[in-house]
Amino acid sequence: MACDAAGERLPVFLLAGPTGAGKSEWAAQLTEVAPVEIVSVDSALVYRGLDIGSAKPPAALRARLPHHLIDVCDPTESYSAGRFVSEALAVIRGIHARGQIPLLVGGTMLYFRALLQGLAPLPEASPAIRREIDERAGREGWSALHAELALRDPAAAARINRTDAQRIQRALEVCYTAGRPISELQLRTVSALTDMSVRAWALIPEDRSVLHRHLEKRFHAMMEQGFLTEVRSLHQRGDLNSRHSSMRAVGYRQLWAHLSGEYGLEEAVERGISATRQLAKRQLTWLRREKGFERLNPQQLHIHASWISDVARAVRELGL
RNA sequence: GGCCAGGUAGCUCAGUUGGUAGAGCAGCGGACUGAAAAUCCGCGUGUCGGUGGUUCGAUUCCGCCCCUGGCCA
Repeated sequence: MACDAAGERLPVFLLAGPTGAGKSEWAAQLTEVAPVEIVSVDSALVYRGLDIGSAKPPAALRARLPHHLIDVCDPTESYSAGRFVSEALAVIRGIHARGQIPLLVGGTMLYFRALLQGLAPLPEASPAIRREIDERAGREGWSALHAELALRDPAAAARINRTDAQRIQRALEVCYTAGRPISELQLRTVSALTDMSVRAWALIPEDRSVLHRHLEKRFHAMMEQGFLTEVRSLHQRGDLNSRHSSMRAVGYRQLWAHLSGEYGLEEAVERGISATRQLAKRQLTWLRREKGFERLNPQQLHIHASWISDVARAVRELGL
């Protein structure tokens, strides 16, 4: 299916990197020299109305260059890795059908991994069961639920920490809805891209302090562009709260807490900047270890130009 | 100028009745299967303001000096 008429495997390009590494700029410039369409791999850009604080590519650019999987979801909804994989595969098929190359760009490493290594056929989240588990946790504590998991799925319990409420909840949820342990279902994981030809690059800024200064400046620039106004209008909608995953996003969470009276604006900004640095750190931890990515340091100026020409050459060799 | 309070980790602070010190936050390392910008785990990074004295031993006690804040002039 993922072959062209001549039976060649169809190409897919991946560009990953921590927040603030310059992925979007690189991708946008590549579109000028190669027949690529951009697919966002980002768990925050999917939400409509999260624009400034998510560093979403501006509407003017998106009008000129198609960016897929941006603004596909209301902030009251909960997007998911599973939804990402199925939507991304549909988008990739469409791009191939137009004779173009999909360029998947983003920093949500779980989504990249889900695509590359595949997701096990697990049941989707069930809000009702999660509510039930939350209530039990409130009464009995998460370690009691971890103990229950140890009986139902010893393998999962062994690798999930007894304080990791989110994963205990998910593992129990799967036990209840699938009737089978999550650790067993996860053995049946298959890659979604096995029949495509994948090239993957990771932007890894080697000088952390330079990245940190950039992230701090960028946060202040977002504030000047009206980030607080953006969050205030989300706050005033009335149908969102701090438990929605969209409102747990970096920056949004802290400004939301400020608007709810938890702390002053200055503290919210400081906390937001720290949360941004911590996000970049987690993304880098993932990227340093993830297999299959060619690592590039975007802080070396010549790297960008040579990447552009490398990719352009690779595309020519594909004969597209 | 006088009196008082304080000076301990990057920040806010605790503590040692004298045996070279520890929390939170920040930072760093790691994990990661439908919430992942989420969630969780691990790690203390230090001339204890300076200098002299007492002492086997001073961050701790004493003197002097420096700095910060407050009150009085």
